[in-house]
Amino acid sequence: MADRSPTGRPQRVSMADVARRAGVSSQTVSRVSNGHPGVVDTTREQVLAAMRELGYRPNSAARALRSGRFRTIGVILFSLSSTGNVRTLDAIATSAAAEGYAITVIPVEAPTQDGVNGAFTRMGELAVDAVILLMEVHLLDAASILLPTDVPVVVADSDAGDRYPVVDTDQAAGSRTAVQHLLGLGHRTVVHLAGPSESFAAQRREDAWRRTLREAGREVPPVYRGDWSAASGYEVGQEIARTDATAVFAANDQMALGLIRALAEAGREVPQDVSVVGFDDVPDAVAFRPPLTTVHQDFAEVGRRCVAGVLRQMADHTIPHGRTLVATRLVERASTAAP
Amino acid sequence: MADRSPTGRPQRVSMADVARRAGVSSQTVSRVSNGHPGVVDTTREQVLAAMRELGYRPNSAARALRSGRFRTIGVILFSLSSTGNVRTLDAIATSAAAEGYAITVIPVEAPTQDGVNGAFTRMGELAVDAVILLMEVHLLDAASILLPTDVPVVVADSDAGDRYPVVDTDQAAGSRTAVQHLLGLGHRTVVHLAGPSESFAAQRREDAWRRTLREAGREVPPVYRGDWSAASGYEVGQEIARTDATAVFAANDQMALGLIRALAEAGREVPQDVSVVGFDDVPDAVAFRPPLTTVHQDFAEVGRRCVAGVLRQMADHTIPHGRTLVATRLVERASTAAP
DNA sequence: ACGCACGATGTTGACGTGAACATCCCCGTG
DNA sequence: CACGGGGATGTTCACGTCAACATCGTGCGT
Repeated sequence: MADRSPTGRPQRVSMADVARRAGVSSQTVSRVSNGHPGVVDTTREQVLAAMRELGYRPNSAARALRSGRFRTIGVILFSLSSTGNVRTLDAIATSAAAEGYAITVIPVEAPTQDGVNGAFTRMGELAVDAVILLMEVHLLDAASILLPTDVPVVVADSDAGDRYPVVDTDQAAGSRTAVQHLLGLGHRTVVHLAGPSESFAAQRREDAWRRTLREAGREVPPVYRGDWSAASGYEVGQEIARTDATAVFAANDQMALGLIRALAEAGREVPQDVSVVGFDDVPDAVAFRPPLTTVHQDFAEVGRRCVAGVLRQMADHTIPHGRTLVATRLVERASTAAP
Repeated sequence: MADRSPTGRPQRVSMADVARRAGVSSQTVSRVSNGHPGVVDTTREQVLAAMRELGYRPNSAARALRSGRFRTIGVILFSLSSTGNVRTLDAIATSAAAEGYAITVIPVEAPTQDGVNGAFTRMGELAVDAVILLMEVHLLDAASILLPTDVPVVVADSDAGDRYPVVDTDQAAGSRTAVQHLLGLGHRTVVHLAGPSESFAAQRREDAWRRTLREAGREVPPVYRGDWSAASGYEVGQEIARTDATAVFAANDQMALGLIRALAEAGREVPQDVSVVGFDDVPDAVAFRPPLTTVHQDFAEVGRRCVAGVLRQMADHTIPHGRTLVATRLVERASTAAP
């Protein structure tokens, strides 16, 4: 049985308590607490000792009230079930922690107008100094009227027009590399297994695929479309397996996983009969059967730049515009070969 | 170009501003803001109008300072790269949002003592009313001295002794079901591809596997061990492929993925030659080749109970002890068959 | 030896909110 | 018609911190 304060509500130790114990004024405690200079070593020691004895922890509410800063960044996102979002979030949290900022996560349950509005309303009441948005453009558009106007914003993985700065993976360059890799192996053309049409990332990948084929003077086959999930990749893959496609560029690794299974079940082996390239480079991609050739996204860099973006806005009180693109690179494994 | 306040630092609207505009006292604004009764409709309307015109948003720092509550729950976890953690976090965030609580994520960079201490120190200064821990037991043990004593804590997915209440998936029952399923199909015994030995979940799954075999009077083969990753599953799977094992229980789905590839490459097809059961039921499991039979974890329920647990502690000022187990269920797909 | 300057510490007040208490006014009742 | 009661609204104050200013004392220069 734990021996904790049995009274239930423990009243917190304040600066005044520490000051009394140490025999100094609370201002001196404040100075010690914030590492200000101008406190004699012996005094500082007394104060630190009193803090330790009393278990003093600064009250962040009072601090925030006084300073107007919470040292917290809010992240609004649709769901934590998408790999990309999670990895970006992870990177954001790590970068923010390095800067002494905490991350508050606001999940938007449903990708509906109401859901987004709800999240923004909650965010408005929230204790955050800045907001990072991980979501699709059209919902942002409709909801942006509710974005608090006095809070820096950075948008990741979407298109904010010129309203907010955007940090994004270079979807176009990544897709181009993937398609060119397949063409370079000798494939006549490349089929695309696209993501959902509401997704901005999916659109950009699809556009780049089409443009690359056109520029190479190749035939542009009809688009197949999934919803990012491996299950949808499998389903759509069954259709693709019935065509004479020899190379497929899947808009993400999960769909590539489902696609490969569909192809295998139809007797078309990867990469002997069909080459497949994915996008994301999820950690498991190396363990797929066969190990997946895919476009690696640098989520850590995206996260770093998002955090740097809002911090800069906080420091400058300016609103930078424009798009920051983070480079990708093709990771060649065993799912591609000459036709 | 956005037309936002060009002065840089925008001074926020306070209750006093709204009160002046509406021609009432700030206390009346407070009452309207908090939905208190005893405000006449016409007055309420005036206040709401003034709030709208001025774009008033309550200052959460002042609110928190006054009320002593942040309406925020902190979640400490090692990394967002583990599927289980992320899904639990997602569930926690959703449940918390439903209760009007926000989630602050504190990632612990390295699973070292310093890393953990850093997180706790930061957490101590953080604006949270409660803490949910998603981490392994031994690190918690070493670090717990730094846990603020006046904050409710719930531990998920670990073992807190009797110090804190624990919410966990019923690892033992899930593993037992998996092993029994394989034995029921006629396999003589079951090989276990365990998780890392530091992991509490991995230990429990391994223990249950061993106990189930013993109880059934079967031979207990040596344990193979991975680190949760698909890559490690592949590596260890190559060893397993050289044995005469006919049934493998993998401690998670990702390792099962790697294992299946290793078996296939060694010419041993799943499920014809070897049956494989996973643990987690990740969304992709249905798209594995073959679709994976696995133990489904109810992360949503774990998240709900974690949140309910800390909220109850906040309400009661009591520290409940003991372990809450969340049931699992076996999802039979195509990776298991009679030997 | 005197005074001044500067370094160490103390005092005061304000940040925005909301509980507790005070006041005011209207209406009903004796 | 006076008075009491109760509902609506206003006033005061404290929450914990920290910046700005005030004060105190010591040491150094002349």
